[in-house]
Amino acid sequence: MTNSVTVAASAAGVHHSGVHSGVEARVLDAAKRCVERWGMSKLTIDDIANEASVSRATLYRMFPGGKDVLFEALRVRELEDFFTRLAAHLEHVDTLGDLLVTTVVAATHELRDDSHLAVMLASEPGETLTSLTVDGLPRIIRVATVFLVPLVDEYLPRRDSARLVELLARLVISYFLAPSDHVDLGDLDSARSFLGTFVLPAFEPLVRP
Amino acid sequence: MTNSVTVAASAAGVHHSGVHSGVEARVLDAAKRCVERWGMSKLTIDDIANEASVSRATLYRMFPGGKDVLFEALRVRELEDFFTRLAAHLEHVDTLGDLLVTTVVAATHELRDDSHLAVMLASEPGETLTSLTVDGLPRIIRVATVFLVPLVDEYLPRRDSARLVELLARLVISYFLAPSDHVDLGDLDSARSFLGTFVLPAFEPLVRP
DNA sequence: TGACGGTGAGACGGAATTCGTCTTAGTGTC
DNA sequence: GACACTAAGACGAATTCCGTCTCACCGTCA
Repeated sequence: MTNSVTVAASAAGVHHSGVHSGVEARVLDAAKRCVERWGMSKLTIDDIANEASVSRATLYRMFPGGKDVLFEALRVRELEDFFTRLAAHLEHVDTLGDLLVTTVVAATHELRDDSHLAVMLASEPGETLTSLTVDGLPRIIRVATVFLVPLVDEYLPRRDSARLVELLARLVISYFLAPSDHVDLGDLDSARSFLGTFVLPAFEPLVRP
Repeated sequence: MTNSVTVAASAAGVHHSGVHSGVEARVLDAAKRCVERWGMSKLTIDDIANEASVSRATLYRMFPGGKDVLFEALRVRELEDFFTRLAAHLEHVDTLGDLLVTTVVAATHELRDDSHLAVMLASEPGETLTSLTVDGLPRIIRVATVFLVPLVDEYLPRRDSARLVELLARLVISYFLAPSDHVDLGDLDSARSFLGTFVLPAFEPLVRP
């Protein structure tokens, strides 16, 4: 396992030619269980291969680079799952304000209900926080942008949509990691009040007619 | 870590000359936490040393033989703690029947409330069961005998006390590991009925006047 | 003070594990 | 039969772990 500051490389190109018949998903699930059970430091490639009932060769063929790119792929998958679930909450909103509030509240609940994240924060705080802040935040914002900007585009010009989504992502993560005495972004009313005061006023004027 | 069928050696002589100032206890506690967190297979001597904030040298000086004798000492300590706590429940009994019932019920509760044991049974079933049955049972019975026979001696001749204590130990462990539909040795009435039917009759005739 | 026991830090060589690659053989599909 | 995919495991290199040893440090007690 490299100590490099993060691979960050394109584990986006993980999708293969063939019918990657769920083997990849099985490996990623196995990796998730393994890292929960043993933690990053104690985790070997063989552990994951055994847990997934897959040969080590297969694993290297699927994720050339070993643990680094495997967990990069896992993070990508988790992130996309996260926003897929999140987007499901955003079907029937019809104002910019509702969109913001629903997004923030649902995302906060997603985070709080994520038991894998909880285990990771407890057992590997350093690595996990890194992947939520300094190292991982850019990607989080990127994925959030891909998923959410189209929805915000209903109301705002593209440039402003991206700025807004980024702001929301940063706020949700910050208030999740360090809850405030004054705001609870998991609470509908509190979130509405907060966003109505500090966020909406800056963007409402830009809303398209 | 040896794969030998068990050291079983005298980790009884672990007590040292000096003031073993609680360092030993700190190491054992650390080992306990470590094996819960990472499991036996992933556990290194350095993990324990770090967790205990003790140098590896100290650890080897204290437990020459490494993990094997360290965990042997841990098992001994846990066992003695177990029976010390158990004996506290047996202060005010005044009949053989009460002694048996109280012992069995209290021991069963001790086992059920032992979260360390629960974690071990879940994460390392093989090793843990071994230490409760084939390999470890003789020692358990030995320690049980040391602690409990003096109490039973109030009522029975020494030879019979030892036989009774051994029987109780086997019963408690068996019913703990594989609960019965008919008997719950953690329940006062159930235990009283069970012991009164199957155990007491064999020993009551031997009670000293 | 100086001897002494207990400790932390870490160097050391050897053993064991893990890594990443590669080869081989097996399986199912077209 | 060609093809894609995989399990199994051999292999040497890299890394980790082990167990022992030395040395410096710090309290205690004579």
